[in-house]
Amino acid sequence: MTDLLERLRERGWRLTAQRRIIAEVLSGDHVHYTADEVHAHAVERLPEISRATVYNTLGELVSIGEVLEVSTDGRAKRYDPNAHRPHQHLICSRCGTIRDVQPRGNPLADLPDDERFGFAVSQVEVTYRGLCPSCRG
Amino acid sequence: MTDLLERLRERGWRLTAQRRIIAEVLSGDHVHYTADEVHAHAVERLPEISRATVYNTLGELVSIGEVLEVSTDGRAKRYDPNAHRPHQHLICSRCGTIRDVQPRGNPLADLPDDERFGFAVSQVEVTYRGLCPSCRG
DNA sequence: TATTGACTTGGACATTGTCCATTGTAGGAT
DNA sequence: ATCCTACAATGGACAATGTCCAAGTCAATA
Ligand SMILES: [Mn+2]
Ligand SMILES: [Mn+2]
Ligand SMILES: [Zn+2]
Ligand SMILES: [Zn+2]
Repeated sequence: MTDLLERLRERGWRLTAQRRIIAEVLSGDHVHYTADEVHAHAVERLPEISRATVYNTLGELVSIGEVLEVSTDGRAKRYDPNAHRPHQHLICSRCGTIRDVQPRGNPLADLPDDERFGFAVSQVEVTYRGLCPSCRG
Repeated sequence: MTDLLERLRERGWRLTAQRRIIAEVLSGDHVHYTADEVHAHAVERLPEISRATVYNTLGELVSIGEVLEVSTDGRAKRYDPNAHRPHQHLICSRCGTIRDVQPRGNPLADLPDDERFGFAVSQVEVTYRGLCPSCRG
């Protein structure tokens, strides 16, 4: 995304070849790569890019809110470029495919006060699971 | 819990000292230990119990549905003995405390058909996050 | 109390992620 | 156009979590 690179420049980031490639790998809809998947794709266009740079850059993108970190399965974390439109995830239990989805209503509102244990609840993540069209055969 | 051990015996499990201790560590409400935390508690009562046995036993308990595996943060998985009453989780963003909670309604029903992408959706996990009473000071 | 197949053990190995000393370079200054 | 330098990239050691296996041990049955 050129707009992502533009926002990074405005934040004072140096636009290195590595950062351009990582931004490019992260563009598109329903993209939820692990760090090593991002690295594998990046290496195709910039063979000498290191794992450390991919981890560093993803961590920085997460910390400024341009990318979301998604922990779906206790395995590797996944990185989600769709950080500006709140959404939830639908995951195939068999092949692992992940889709962005938009449930109706506000999930936060479904937790009654007497179930909040005095917490100041500010955020909610919803993960739907099931079989995708190709996996139910 | 004695009833857990009873159910395991009915399934033909050998009731070893290791399994008794692990079942004991996993008893109580709002218990969500990592495998290594289970091991640390178990070692207090049975110093020679091995990590491998704890991992094996937890994995078996999960596969028969007596314990739930919860991936809260992309770090270590947590093991939840409250497997017979469906519930969701409320987690403190600061100290990590986890409480079992019961949202109202059926979260599955909030995903419209046109947001299901042809999936056969069968399960939903909801994680609420916020600050617990001691952490908002 | 002897038998035996299920269980446990320790340690090697795998995956995912972090850290750091060194080397390289983007972008402003001249 | 070239130089400077603070910021970024690199490779490899290390850490945390989890898996696997060959060998030894023991719970339950008879
Ligand atoms: Mn997403
Ligand atoms: Mn729970
Ligand atoms: Zn699938
Ligand atoms: Zn707290």
